[in-house]
Amino acid sequence: MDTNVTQLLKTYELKVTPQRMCIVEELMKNGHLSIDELYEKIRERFPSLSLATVYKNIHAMMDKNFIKEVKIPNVKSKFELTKNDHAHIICEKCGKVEDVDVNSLSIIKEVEEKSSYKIDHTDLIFSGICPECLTKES
Amino acid sequence: MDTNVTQLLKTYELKVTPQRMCIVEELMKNGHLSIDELYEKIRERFPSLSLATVYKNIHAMMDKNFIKEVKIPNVKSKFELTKNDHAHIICEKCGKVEDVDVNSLSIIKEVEEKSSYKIDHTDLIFSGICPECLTKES
DNA sequence: GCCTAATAGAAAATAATTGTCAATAGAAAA
DNA sequence: TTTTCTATTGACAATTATTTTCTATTAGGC
Ligand SMILES: [Mn+2]
Ligand SMILES: [Mn+2]
Ligand SMILES: [Zn+2]
Ligand SMILES: [Zn+2]
Repeated sequence: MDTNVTQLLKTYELKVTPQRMCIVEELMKNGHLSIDELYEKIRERFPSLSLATVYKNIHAMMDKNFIKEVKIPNVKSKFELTKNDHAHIICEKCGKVEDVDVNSLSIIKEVEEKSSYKIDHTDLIFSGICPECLTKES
Repeated sequence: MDTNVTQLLKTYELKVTPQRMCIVEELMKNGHLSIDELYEKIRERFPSLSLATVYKNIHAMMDKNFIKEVKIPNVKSKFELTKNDHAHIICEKCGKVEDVDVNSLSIIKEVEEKSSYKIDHTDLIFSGICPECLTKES
């Protein structure tokens, strides 16, 4: 999995550094992380890492389309490794963020018809209560 | 329309000040504005207004659910007067932001089934090219 | 009109992000 | 391997964005 990360970075034309490998590994492990969460996670394993380096790498990786920003109501943006188009669900209780595959073809079509725009991208965020939090309350 | 704004603010339990009326009028006129756009617009009519006042009012109005933040990929958040649930379309060429009414019942249902979450809110952003920009290029 | 709590504005404080620069470390070439 | 060259790192400064503090003013109720 070490070589895995190395190869991944190379595929996206990103020089392989220990700092970057660390970032990728944390994103693989945790899915969606804010800058601060990412910074804290990495410092546990890599205490010398500087926050500026995190910012710089986040930008480099976004430029190469290797990672994506997810903007969520009320909280700081999260970042994730780029993968197949998908929507996000946020639990308003515990803050958990999850992926969900939805078929967005029909809603895109509806939007295109109503607006006359040519749509090429969607950002769909659903907020609610996750199954765990649902059972806990009630 | 002056009394209109006054009444609106009172409805949302917000003390009526000239600064607030100005904010509301600009939002009514322009639809979706970032903090900076709002600040600039208002200064034309109300040069003494301070940026901190804009921030404070934006927060007060969000707390009362009178306005809403719209988070859009790549650009600073916009704010709008709260209205019926609706989605947003962004033109990637000219940056225009428009409302669009979509029927989200079926996609919400799909998400709930796939995730077991209880969804109570959606933020749907569609990005593409607006009809005006479409004709200009090609 | 008078009273009181809320709000405005100026400025300082804090938080978030970006830029600078010398030292270092990838990675490609020799 | 060793050399070379450029990109990256980390410390720190500089910006930019947002929030707080404080005092004077004002809206809205009595
Ligand atoms: Mn995701
Ligand atoms: Mn809108
Ligand atoms: Zn939860
Ligand atoms: Zn356009």
